[in-house]
Amino acid sequence: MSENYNHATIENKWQRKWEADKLYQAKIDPQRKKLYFLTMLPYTSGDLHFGHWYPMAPSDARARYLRMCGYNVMFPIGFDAFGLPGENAAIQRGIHPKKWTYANIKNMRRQLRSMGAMWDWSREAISSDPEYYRWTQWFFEKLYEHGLAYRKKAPVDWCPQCNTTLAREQVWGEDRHCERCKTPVIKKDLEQWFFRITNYADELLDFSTIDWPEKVMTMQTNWIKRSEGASVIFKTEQGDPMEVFTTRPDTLWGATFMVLAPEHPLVAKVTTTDRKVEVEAYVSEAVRKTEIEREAVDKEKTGIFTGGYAINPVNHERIPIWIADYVVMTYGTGAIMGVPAHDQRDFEFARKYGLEVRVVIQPEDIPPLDGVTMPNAVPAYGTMVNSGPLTGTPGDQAFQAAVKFIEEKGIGEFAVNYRLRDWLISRQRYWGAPIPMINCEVCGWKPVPEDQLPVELPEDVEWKPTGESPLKLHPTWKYTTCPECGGAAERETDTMDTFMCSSWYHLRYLSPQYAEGPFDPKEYDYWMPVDVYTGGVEHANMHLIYTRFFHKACRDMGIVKGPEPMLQLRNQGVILGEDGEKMSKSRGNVVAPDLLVDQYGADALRTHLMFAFRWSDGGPWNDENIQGVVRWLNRIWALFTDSSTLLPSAQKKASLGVLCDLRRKVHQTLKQVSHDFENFEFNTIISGLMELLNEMYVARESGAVGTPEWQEAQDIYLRMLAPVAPHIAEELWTERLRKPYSVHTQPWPKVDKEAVAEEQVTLVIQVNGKVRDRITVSVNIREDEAKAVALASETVQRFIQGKQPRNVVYVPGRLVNIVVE
RNA sequence: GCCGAAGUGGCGGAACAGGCAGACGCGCACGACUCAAAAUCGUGUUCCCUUUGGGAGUGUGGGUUCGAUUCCCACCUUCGGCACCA
Repeated sequence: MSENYNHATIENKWQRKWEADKLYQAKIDPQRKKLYFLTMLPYTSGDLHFGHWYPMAPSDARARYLRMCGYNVMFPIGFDAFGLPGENAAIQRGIHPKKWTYANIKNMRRQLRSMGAMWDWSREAISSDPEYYRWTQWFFEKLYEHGLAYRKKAPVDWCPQCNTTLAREQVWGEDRHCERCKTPVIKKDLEQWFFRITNYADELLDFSTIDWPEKVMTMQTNWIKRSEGASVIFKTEQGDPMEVFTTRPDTLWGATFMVLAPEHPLVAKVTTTDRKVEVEAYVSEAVRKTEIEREAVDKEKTGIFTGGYAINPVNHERIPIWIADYVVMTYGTGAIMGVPAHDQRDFEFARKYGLEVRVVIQPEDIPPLDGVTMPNAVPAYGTMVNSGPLTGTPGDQAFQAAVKFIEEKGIGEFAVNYRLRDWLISRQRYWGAPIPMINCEVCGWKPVPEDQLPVELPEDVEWKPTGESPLKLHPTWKYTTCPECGGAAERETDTMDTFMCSSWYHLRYLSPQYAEGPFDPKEYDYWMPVDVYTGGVEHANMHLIYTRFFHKACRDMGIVKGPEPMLQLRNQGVILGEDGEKMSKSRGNVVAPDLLVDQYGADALRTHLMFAFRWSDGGPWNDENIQGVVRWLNRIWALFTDSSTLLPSAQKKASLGVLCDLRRKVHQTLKQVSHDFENFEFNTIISGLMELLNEMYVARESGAVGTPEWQEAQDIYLRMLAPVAPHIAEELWTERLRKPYSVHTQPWPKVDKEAVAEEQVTLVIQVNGKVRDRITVSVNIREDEAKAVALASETVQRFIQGKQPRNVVYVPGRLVNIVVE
């Protein structure tokens, strides 16, 4: 008789033993091939739910699989602990952010450990520890020394709810809301610290050395958005240069007006006295609009004439300068040339305000264009017309010819423009790594000397958000002396964007206790780069772009090596609440991990997460479906612990055929499971193991127990089970089958190709493509034999009705298709 | 508007590379065990036609092919990203 499977006892027991035996500690071993398997580190919000297991449990299974395949696998874990969400949660509860964060870490550690993953906890790193952010600050200073960090006054995005500036990447959606709190952002003119990520725009577009999902590469490419064109200098009538960027230099002769963004510095200067009042009214209205009525998506173009004129440098024509809010200051130069005949936005604007529409491009395949009557702009390339010396240039040469022309005349040049902006990292909040800079009235901004790092975050601070940096309000903290002249000076009171901390955490995992640098070079040389990286796709344009930039910048500074930090990336989907919505406390659809672990056990939850969804898709949580894997694990337990399965069956002797079928199924499953692990197809790993178990039950009934084939089946089954359900596999392996501890250090079994091969196959017999019969034949059947067998089938004869087959298609091992009529 | 991904039973999802659609599981129905229930085990479960046996069927409409969930074209829907980007 079999006893019951008690997940609580077993899981607890093995987790302790593995921990005590340091089974998962990763050590440098030059003899073995290393594999750095990284999962995006969890954020220490208090909002823990079961969705957090979803990226991790299948990743752990795959890391375990690779370890059994012979790799020396490092699978580290840590916590992203600084930042707005933690601070906001702390404020809500009236608890100090530090206290709140570290209490969360303690709880999360316990919860994560209950998963039974092979994390090497000795490598744990926490980004809010002074020993960690000491190096975050050190990296900032390196970037500063190399001119990659700079301070600039600029209009920046400000979240009025979070009371801080945000990076462009953290502003989402049509209404431009804060990525965290969803509040629409406003613009503020502030002096802030930036990283020169735009220096790396071109290199960030190169994905040739990494295996990343198409989706992420597309998102990053679109985010960076490189466009080729020309920079052309127009001049105002007063002689001020007015640079524009255009992707269509071939349409320069069609420019009939200029448009400046309302915030453009030349607006005041070009505006004539009689237009001043109206223009100022328009500008302040535009500013008001961008700040308050963000959601009013009024695509109707508005604008106003400044009274000023510019000179088109290609034909010296005098054209009016307008301002309009469809031109934005944050892209290009904030000024454009209006070519209404060939740009739809300019067209709409020109028609609305009665500006000339002049055709300068005539595509070959359409009737001659007429600026007065055309209903829309025609943006296609075509022969240049009305374009002075370039008239007649064919469409495929127009771009180059126009660039050559402006370069020769010295009025412009070929130019590349990017949508990517420099990374704004200043945050006017408390819970972050202080920016290690000192401002001296005499010497200017100076980095804190390296031996004084870290610049520690004081704990006695009024950390409630006021819009001012909390560190500024501290009575003494900011006062210091200048590292250069020794005179009185003040510290930077802003803290760093937490994405700075997470840009290099994979390096701290290498040697979290190392004090001579951010990481131990010995560890770096062995483990880096990260071989496999798993996590959510929502970071495509934030963390994943920052960390690539960070790596490339550090490479240029001689700190790290190689072109990329993470070679292979795979994204999981999202686990939703039972209502199909994103899990959140406010919706009340959060599934708590602790309760589930108590009820079902870690093995059941791990396997359920692998089985119930396509990993890359995710989906809504469902309390009922989990019964499937619970029953499966119970059936495994029953089969492996039932004493009658341990002894050769007295009554029945299995036939050779049964044993051969069993071996075949075992090795076919092994082949499939290995393939699926390689490809992150976790759901079919579980279904394959379920099928094999069903097959083993059948074999047991047929008397297979006790045979070498049965023992092999049991052995391979537990090895395959080990990565997905590590506890039950260990218990059955070590305690029941009495095999050498631990199943997790066993090698992955080898597929016996001969055992996999079928001797007989079922040929599908089709008539005109429809299945009419199935016939079991030997694998080695010849084509003419197979066709003869098919034609001999009674069912087939009935459908053919005596007609001569026009064609007989034979696909070896699969089917015969008889085509009649 | 632009770019990308995806549409398969009541549900989650299988189908390697154009060859048996619906593996595996949930749910449901019936049966066994039980005084009974739960658990467990067994059988069935795409839809339609009264059945033996047929017919239809992978978002919709076309196409290529002996054969299409799979390839091509057009369209619809859903989701994600970007968006007055010059």
